[in-house]
Amino acid sequence: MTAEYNPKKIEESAQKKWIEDGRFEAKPDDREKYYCLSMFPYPSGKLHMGHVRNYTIGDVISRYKRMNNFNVFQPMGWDAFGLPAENAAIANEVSPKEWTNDNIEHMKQQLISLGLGYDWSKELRTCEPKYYKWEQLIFKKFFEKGLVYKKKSLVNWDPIDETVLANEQVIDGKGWRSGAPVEIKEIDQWFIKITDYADELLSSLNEVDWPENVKTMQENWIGKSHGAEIKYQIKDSEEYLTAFSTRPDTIYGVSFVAISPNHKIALNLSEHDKKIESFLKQCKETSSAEADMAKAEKLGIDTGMKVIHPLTDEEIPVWIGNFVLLDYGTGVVMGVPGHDQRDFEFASKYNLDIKQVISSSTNDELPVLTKGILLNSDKYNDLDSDSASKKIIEELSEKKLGEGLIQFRLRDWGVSRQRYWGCPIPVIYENGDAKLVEENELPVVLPELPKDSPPIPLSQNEEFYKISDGIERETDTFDTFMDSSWYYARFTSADNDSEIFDENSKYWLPVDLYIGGIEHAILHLLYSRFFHKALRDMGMVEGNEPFKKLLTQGMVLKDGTKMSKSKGNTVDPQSYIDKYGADTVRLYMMFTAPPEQSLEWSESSVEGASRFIKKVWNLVICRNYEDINIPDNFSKEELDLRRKTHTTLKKVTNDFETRFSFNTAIASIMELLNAIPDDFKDKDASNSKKYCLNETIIIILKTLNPIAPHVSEFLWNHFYNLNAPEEIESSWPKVEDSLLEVSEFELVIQINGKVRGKTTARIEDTQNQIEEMAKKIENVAINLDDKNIKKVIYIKGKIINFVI
RNA sequence: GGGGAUGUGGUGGAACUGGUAGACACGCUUGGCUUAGAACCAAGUGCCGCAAGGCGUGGGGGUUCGACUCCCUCCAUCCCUACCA
Repeated sequence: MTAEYNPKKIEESAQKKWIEDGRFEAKPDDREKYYCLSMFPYPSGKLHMGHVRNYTIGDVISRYKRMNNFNVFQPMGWDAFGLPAENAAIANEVSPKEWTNDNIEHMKQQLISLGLGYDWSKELRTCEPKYYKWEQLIFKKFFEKGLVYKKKSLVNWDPIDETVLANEQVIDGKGWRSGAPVEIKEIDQWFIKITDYADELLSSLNEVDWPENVKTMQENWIGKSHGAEIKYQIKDSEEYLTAFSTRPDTIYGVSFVAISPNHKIALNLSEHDKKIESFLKQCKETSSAEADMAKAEKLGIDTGMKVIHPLTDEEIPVWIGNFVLLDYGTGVVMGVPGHDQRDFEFASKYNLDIKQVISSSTNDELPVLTKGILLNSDKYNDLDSDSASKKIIEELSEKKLGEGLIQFRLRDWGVSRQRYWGCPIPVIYENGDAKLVEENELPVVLPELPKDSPPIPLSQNEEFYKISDGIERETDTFDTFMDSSWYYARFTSADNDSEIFDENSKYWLPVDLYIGGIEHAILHLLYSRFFHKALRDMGMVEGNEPFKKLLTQGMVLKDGTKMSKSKGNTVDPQSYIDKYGADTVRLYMMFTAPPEQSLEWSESSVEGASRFIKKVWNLVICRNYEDINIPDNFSKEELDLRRKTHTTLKKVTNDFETRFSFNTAIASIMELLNAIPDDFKDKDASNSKKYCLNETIIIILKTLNPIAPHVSEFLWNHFYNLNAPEEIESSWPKVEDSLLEVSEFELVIQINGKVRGKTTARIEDTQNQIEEMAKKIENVAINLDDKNIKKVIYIKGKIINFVI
């Protein structure tokens, strides 16, 4: 008589109990704390596979830590502002708020049905005034600290819809809705001086336990480079064009200077020159996204202007180049076609001089991109690049035509968005002067939309922005990266409406483990790190870094590409939860690939996960373990099972603890289950066999608990109620080291690195004994064939290799 | 264009520190159970070959007694590229 495994029933009752007991609600106590955070989702409607994977990883680790007596805090919330809500509002005629909140309610139920152990008492939603009130306060404090300023900056402008478009809304240079060619427009926007922290953002990467690739990506993004600012006097003028270069050693190779199409000189020239005017118009049609710009054909136009080379006094032509960014450096670059790929292509196209000023160690073909020895460089000839750079900077400094400079690739963070569904920027303009809204008047609440209205930007909502004559509110909203840059800290005091961070924050911060998609490796993580440092400097949080350890999980793919609606290759996790239960979906997710790697969705493997759970169910459900005594001694077969049980436990513990390698942990639990001999499962098996099986079942259920918590807890309570009072999640089992010792091993015998035989040997055998034994193996003897043995390599406990 | 990854059977993956390549699972084949099917159980399953044996971790080269692992080079795919989140 075996009861049928019914995941729906088991899971619903377990989830209900967990919530009733408040099992995952965390309070500071004297245990070691563990703040485990998974990146909160954008409430797009329903969970996708990436969420399921991310949150299962976090939950497995949280449950494992809880079993190891950590005080675990695992909260969840919603990154609730953003573009899709506005799109949905237009498409479905619901307000962004309604749409967002409906989605949250649905997705929250999905998270609960996955058995994720969140502390829902700390749930937060970024679109609620009680959250963004504090964000507005932080912005005010940033402003007071001098970290905020306004400047003109470029946006994609849709001339038909008269709106600013996000890069993803620009398709082949056209607005996605209107189809009109997008224009690049310059408007006044709010910026945050993240560059003030550039150096520290770089150096304190040493303090965190993050994957090396993420650290490298951040390093390269911040991009600290040593170089020089070099001033080129404009001919017949007192003015200069200042260019930054990391290669001042190539200064004798400069054959043109290129300025950005948005540089004020270019704009001035276009007023009197039709050709330049039409060129600038053409430039405005290229999307401002970096990837698009890089792919776009490099175009330029000669301004006819000349500048004076600071060392040779030669006249150099000034061009306008569509590849020069105004926002980066000075908006001016010096063109060295002999030693820069892009400049080389540009010069070849427009027949500009290409001079070699650095020797090449390998071949003479230009451009030579490596450093080397200078030539054609007057008195600097024969110096190496580095010392030449130094001396050239000295000369430029003396002439007051340049200076050595450290430059960052990182640019200040533009936080203004001209949209409705976002956090209002708390600024009031009095006759054009910007003033921050007083603290006691926060929050500036996002106005409700008029009934049946599409989401109109705040700039079209006079009721919102007009306070009185000459006094108006700011109508930009914040970039949603602002919302997600500090939520990790707010979780720790999410239920406190009188303080942004409180005593609990001190206890829980920093986040011990942060888990999320690799796609956030740069922007989100960099902004959050910046926020933490700025908040620290304002005395609001402690420590230098928000996230101690980082786990970046790979994408869930189908047919080799990211699941997406546009490709029509999405798989809805809900149907699998409904069909197989949450435990199976969790087990599948953890078994199919290691967390950092991308996971290829496979329908039939889900079936396999379900089968394994049923096997465990069938093993445990029909057992009756009354009256088992501790045996005095064990047979060899019994000891073998006990050894297998404890080596498995050791491996699983190691996989959880040091590698987050859940797929191999699960594989070894499966192996253990397969290793139980049939006669141990007999109803009338001996007491000692039952004892060993008992031990194995305990370890299987315990180690499975973080991954498949519902079924393991159910079976535990069923199986264990007679034997002990312990709750399954109360402790992680201990390895009995004495059971692990082995005296024999399988010796592999190689000849010239090829396997020619295997035999059983004892660990304590000497190399000589091993050699003699190996030579007697038939296939080894045939292959050795009296040949001269040049060398013998013996790796203890593993392998012996004869070199002939 | 720049930056970061990945590449192993029919499939997902394992091999953690340079030491038996393919654990575990899916699929498939055969057999058992069944009126039949599903489910379940047992055995087999990298490729070529009747076999002996040979080949084999994206391609090419190198270091080593020994390379999925280290080095060089090429190719393919994926992610990020500052207004998707």
